[in-house]
Amino acid sequence: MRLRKISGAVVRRLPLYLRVLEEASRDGDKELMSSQELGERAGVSPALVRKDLAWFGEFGKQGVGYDVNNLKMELRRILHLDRDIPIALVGVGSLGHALARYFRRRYATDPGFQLNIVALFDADPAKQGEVIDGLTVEAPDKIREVSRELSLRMAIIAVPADAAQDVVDQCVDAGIHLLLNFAPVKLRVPDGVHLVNADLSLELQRLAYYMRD
Amino acid sequence: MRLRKISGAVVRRLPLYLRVLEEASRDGDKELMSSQELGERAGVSPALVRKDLAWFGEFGKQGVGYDVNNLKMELRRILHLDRDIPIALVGVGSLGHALARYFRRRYATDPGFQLNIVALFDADPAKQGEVIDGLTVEAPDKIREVSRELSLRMAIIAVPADAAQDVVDQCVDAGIHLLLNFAPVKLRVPDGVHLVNADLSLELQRLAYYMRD
DNA sequence: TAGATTGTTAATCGATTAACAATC
DNA sequence: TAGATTGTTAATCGATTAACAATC
Repeated sequence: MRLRKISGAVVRRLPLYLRVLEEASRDGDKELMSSQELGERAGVSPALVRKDLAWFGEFGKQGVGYDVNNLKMELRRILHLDRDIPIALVGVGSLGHALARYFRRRYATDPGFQLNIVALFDADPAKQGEVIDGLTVEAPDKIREVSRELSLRMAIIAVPADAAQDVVDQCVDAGIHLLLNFAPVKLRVPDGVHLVNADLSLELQRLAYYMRD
Repeated sequence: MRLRKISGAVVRRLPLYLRVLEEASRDGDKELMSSQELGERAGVSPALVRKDLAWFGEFGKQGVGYDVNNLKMELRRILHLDRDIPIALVGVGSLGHALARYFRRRYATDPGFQLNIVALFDADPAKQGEVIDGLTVEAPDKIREVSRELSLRMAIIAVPADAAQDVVDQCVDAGIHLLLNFAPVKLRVPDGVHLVNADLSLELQRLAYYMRD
């Protein structure tokens, strides 16, 4: 099922669909949903919803639609969200600290939330040993060791720009191949490592283009 | 110059080019840069660099390349980054608080950084009156008034999901038409209002798709 | 001048939409 | 059965790349 490679555009929409289904499921809206409605709620055309899902199997019933609960489970499986995902967070400055608190709170309170930050790292010796929300901040040279212990494969990078490439290299070295980067810098990663940039300044700058005078 | 409408894909790359030029300019690398090098540093093909820039004018010299300083200024102008942009931040929870500190520090220390958070809002009465980095947290019903005083046109939304739509409506009502949203929810905005989503959970979920077993 | 690189047009590639037979 | 909606193919649309004349 992972034979043909799926385009990034398709993958980007899957979590959107999943969210719509989670909401419908939680609110008990209905047990069935058409591509029409799923599309409306996700901000995507019905045809595209059907085409996206068809890459992974035949989940719907003609004349009926999709079973909300079933499709939710399928999407969770496809996205590997059918079990918890342990995550490392590197860089516990104000942004990293806030991200740690935000995601850990969400994990603790939202039963359908599988993203679990389980390790914190920071190069600042003054921060090492500090306990944040039950987690002790470690030195970055412990990444490899901790990564092995906890089977880490995903990390959030929230360090300053000039430290980011080193941290990424260490993560990759430790077998972590899924990276969400907040540092405002272009990072190089080897094949097989997936890097997503969450560069907030860049987003604001592109918004500025549309400014009315 | 803003007659033909430029695609979002093009606009998204402009801040990337700008960053490369700022770095080259700061490091004094060189005064001229070819589309080849600019592309390499930005992670884009040379042909695309030239095509993107050509939408806005003829900035290069055949056989020579682009003048780093000149192109930097042009891009700043195009992106409306040739002057400071005052920004409101709504929602001073842990994430909003961190964002405020991060951007305000960056504005204060980085001379080429034009994004200036100048107003904070939060619905929690316990937070109102609190001073963060020199800014007093106000009630959201002050958005319109403060917006007029400070000529705000851009806002960062860092409130809980269930409050986000209301806040956005208030912002739009106050003439703010550029929005960066962190709440994990699909928001509706009228025509002419530009909304960029920075949904961090969604990004992590899509990364999870690529997880190796 | 000779070499290099732009700006631009044509070709290619990929993603989205439209349409409809299959079928629940 | 009749009505509805899927899964899929063909048509369209848009974005990227290749190529090259213009020219610094």
